Amino acid sequence: MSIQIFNTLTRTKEQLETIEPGKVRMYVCGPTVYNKAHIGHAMSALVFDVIRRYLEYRGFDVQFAMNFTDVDDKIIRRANEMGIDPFDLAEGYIQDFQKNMAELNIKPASFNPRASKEIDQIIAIVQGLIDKGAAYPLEGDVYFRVRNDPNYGKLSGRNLDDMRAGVRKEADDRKEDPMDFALWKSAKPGEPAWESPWGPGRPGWHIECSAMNYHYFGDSIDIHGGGNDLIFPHHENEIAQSELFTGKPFARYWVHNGMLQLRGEKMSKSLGNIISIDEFLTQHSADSFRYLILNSAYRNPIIFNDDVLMQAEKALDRVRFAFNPAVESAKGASDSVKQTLSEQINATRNGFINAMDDDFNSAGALGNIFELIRVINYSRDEGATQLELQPAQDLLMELTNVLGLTLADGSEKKQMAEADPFVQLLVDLRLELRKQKNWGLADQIRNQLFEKGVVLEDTKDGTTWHWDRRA
RNA sequence: GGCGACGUGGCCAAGUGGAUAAGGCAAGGGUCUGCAAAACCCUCACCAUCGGUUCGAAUCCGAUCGUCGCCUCCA
Repeated sequence: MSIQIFNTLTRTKEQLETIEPGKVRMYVCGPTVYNKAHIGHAMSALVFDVIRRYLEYRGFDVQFAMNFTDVDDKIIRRANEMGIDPFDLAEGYIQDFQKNMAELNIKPASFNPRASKEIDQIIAIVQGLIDKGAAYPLEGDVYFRVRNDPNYGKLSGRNLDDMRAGVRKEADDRKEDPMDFALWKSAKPGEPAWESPWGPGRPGWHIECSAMNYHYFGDSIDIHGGGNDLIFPHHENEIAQSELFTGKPFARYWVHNGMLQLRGEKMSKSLGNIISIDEFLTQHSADSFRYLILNSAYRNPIIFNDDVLMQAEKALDRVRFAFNPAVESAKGASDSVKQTLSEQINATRNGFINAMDDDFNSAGALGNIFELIRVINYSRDEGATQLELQPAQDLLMELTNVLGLTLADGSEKKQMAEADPFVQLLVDLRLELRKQKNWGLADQIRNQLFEKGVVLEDTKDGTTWHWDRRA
């Protein structure tokens, strides 16, 4: 039994063998904080949260780093437009982002390095690359010399000559090769800048990730993650910089999530089809988004629309229902039912692990969970006692926890809480009417509560009710 | 133009060579219920098309059609 993980570098599933047994060093590219985080960021964060949680479940000590790019052209431009300090702008969005992550039940990273705090490290690496002939200063900038790197293109499967066709002709002619990318950018007046051997400036985008990795993890890490839109050029460049600097392999496994599809296309600012995490959460639960991610393969694009979100909410209702206790009149299940239950517990535990071991096949894992749910509900109907149900529900709790589902009732319940005693009053009153077989009035109460978003369910042991916005 | 991914039932989506193609949502029938709701039981797929490899293919190969991503900042 071992974990298989798809490595973009080799385009195959490989057995996970970490540098240090039992320990995983994992780095995921975080956001550039110049705006509110959107649900595409959320997808990426959720994918790697699930991977991290599962690795921990399997006994690994996971050292998890996610950076913030807090020095960047876009941040500077936006701050100038707003007339505020770029670092204040960045700080605000970092706070926002971390609030969003908490709302989505994403575990905090072990480290959240920031580009602006790694300048010494960045300068040291840039200088090291210059010393090795891998980079060259040019009028206050420093560029990476792609032609010097025989391995350039190994992650994205491109070669420099193929790419040249796509390069814009009006590109900067000062560079030795159009594909050479900036490690250090000279500052214009009024821009944030740090002193460097090449004059005042700031780091390029790619170098910061190399520097932060080196700072926190040393020469090599186990897993490097990010969206598949980062494969080229960002991750390609990270590899080039880090490996030429250290002379060692940078990351063992490159893991990339697919893009969120909104109306059949990628969400992006130029298309104007952005949904922020804040906006999403005013309409839907965090669990529903997580379910969407879990119910598909992380490497594929995910379809996002109201339909699939509704389906997710309904599916989650089913999961929550399975935690309902045994009925009060339960007399104990038959031997065959008890056997079915105990067999399903084993089957689900094994099935879950087999699925997740296979490149984090969370959709397969969910399938196993729903089979357990079916058997739990069946056993309850067949008269299983709480004692008999408990082990199965414990496993259900354990596995949904690994996937990071909170199974909370949703925020509407909290908002409605103050109305709860009055609802209960009506429910109790209706129970009396039902005892008197006054069906007309009883139904009237049920229907009118339904219109107010309260769903009643009569059972042998009384009436239960819950808020349901969709009602 | 170059590189890559994908196309499984009404919808979402596992499965990537072998016996009946997971699971969820929706739908239809039934049990239960005063009636509902929920739950439970039952039903519902020749895996884009065509050709090839194989004893055997959704799964491998080729072609065609379609969708998407990257090649510029992007999770």
